[in-house]
Amino acid sequence: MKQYKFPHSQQDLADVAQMYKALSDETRLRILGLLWAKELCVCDIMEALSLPQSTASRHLAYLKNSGWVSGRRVEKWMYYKRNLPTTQTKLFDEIVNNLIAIPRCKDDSLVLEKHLKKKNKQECE
Amino acid sequence: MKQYKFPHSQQDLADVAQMYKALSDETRLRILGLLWAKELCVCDIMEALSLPQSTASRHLAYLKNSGWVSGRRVEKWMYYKRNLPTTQTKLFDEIVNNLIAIPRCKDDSLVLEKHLKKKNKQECE
DNA sequence: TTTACACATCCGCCTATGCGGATTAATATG
DNA sequence: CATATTAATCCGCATAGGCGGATGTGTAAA
Repeated sequence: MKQYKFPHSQQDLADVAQMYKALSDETRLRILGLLWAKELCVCDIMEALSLPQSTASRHLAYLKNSGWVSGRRVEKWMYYKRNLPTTQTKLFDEIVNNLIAIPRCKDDSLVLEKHLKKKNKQECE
Repeated sequence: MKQYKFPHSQQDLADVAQMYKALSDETRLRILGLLWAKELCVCDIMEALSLPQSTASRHLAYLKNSGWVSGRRVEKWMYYKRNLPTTQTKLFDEIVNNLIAIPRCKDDSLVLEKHLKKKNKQECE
């Protein structure tokens, strides 16, 4: 996949096309919707969206290469979070506002919260 | 290609993904950039962007099916123009503002203007 | 009705990319 | 070092979609 420079500098046409391509897949949109609220590890995303591990991982790699998110390792876990653009901020705000208003994404967030609560409870036991 | 409902009503996730997919190709972005300023026929777009006829026509069909543009026949010519969204207008404004600020698209507009002037002159002779 | 023009569509070809199971790699833990 | 956990990558497969020349279609003029 061709690398794309996330808007930290002036974009050319290929960068813009690549940015939209990252948004052209339903699963990636759902992942972005979740990551916009908080940093998550791969297994949380798998659970919340009922995705096979390889699918979750693949799309996260795509989003990372597209500049949308970045990941950091914490012991065994990879935590991903959204990147903040330094230019075209209004465009990105609009894209994200539109995204998180989609019913499917709202549902996903609810499932995620339920999952996170259950996980915490288990860890307490 | 799967049809997409342009934002005249509430969108679901598949519609949004499809909308971004239409924006994920450089040639389509360039065509959209030209059509945002004025209604054009296929041959103008071919000339301005130096595209083979089948390529121009194919991308215009894609944009039409995606709801971004609409076309009308005037005698032998097909004129295409942008569609106006009735919802998510801020998002669309930002997308287009970002698009027409891209250097490549500005260049395209200049080439188009030159072409249109020459065409008029020829028609006068 | 023939011809010319503008455009849409078809065609074969090729690359990108989606999928999810299987494998590999990295990191604890015993 | 063996094992478990977590995630990345590999694999074969299938579909989407890009390209541009060739062909078909609609319209107008001769």
